[in-house]
Amino acid sequence: MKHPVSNLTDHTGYWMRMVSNAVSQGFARKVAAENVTVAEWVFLRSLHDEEGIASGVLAERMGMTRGAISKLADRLTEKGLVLRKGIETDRRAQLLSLTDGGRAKVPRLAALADANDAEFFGVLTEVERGALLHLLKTLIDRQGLSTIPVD
Amino acid sequence: MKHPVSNLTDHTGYWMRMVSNAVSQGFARKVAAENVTVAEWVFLRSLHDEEGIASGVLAERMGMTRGAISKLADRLTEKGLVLRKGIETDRRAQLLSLTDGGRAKVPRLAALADANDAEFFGVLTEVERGALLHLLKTLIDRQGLSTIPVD
DNA sequence: TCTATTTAGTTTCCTAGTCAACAATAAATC
DNA sequence: GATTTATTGTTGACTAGGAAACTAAATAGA
Repeated sequence: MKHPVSNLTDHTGYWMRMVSNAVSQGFARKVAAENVTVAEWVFLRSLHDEEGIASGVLAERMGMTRGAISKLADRLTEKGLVLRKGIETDRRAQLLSLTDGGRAKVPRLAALADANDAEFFGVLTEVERGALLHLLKTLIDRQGLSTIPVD
Repeated sequence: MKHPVSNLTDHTGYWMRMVSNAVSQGFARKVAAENVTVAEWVFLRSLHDEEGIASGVLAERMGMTRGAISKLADRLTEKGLVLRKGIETDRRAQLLSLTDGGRAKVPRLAALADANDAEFFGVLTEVERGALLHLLKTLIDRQGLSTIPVD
């Protein structure tokens, strides 16, 4: 044989991406009905746990650039879901927090996330699902991954 | 309890996406060194197997719009990797195929894909890797997924 | 046949990111 | 204390994709 060129389907990453994209696109479609993107959902959910995050910190956690977070914050402010608050001790910095509307939106979005996950992984048995989760966490641990997936 | 809002980490899709994004971004970084994107890789690899694909067919398989494929073909033609050929029986249609340069590039890209997969999933044992693959294919089967993942 | 509909691919406008330059401010160094 | 350096967030230019309008050509229907 001259050139043993591997197939797309030879890679585990191919199958992983096929599944992952389907889950993610399904969720994106659901939250779009609430006029929110997946990145916006992660942003809002993060602020729900921890009011007053600096935008740089959020950028770090979400694996996005500060520029992207800046624009994301613009859009969410525009939609009335997020507020930027100045801080006395550093006039460059700002802390991001939810408006009442933003806070009210989070449980509805969380319910969509629950439904999407149940719908998608519900075709597995409890044992299969546990095994999958264990394998994923093993990979994450051994590869030292940590950034919150956003897209 | 008032509002039982699930955490981001409560969903299997969250962990799946974390892993999948890492694999995909690693591969994107590798092929960028060959001046190619992941979508371009899938495009080239598809043409390598089957010369003369209609762009609409490719759009279908890759789960992209015809518009996106049109632009992708533009870029690859610009780079001298792909050719559009007219066809006698239908003057609207065109068949896409690789140039010699495009054909020569595929094995190098395939090697990068092999390396990326090995690097990423190499931290699993053969048994673990087999189990993961089986679970992914089970999901794909039960959910009826088929489009080639591109991003 | 000739008109209406469908189909193949392109183009335009829009979105959501990156990257790199930037302004304002804070911190470090001399 | 003045100056250099680092840090925070924003901006502008660019990229890759989707949605829908569009063009040209083929097919179906009367």
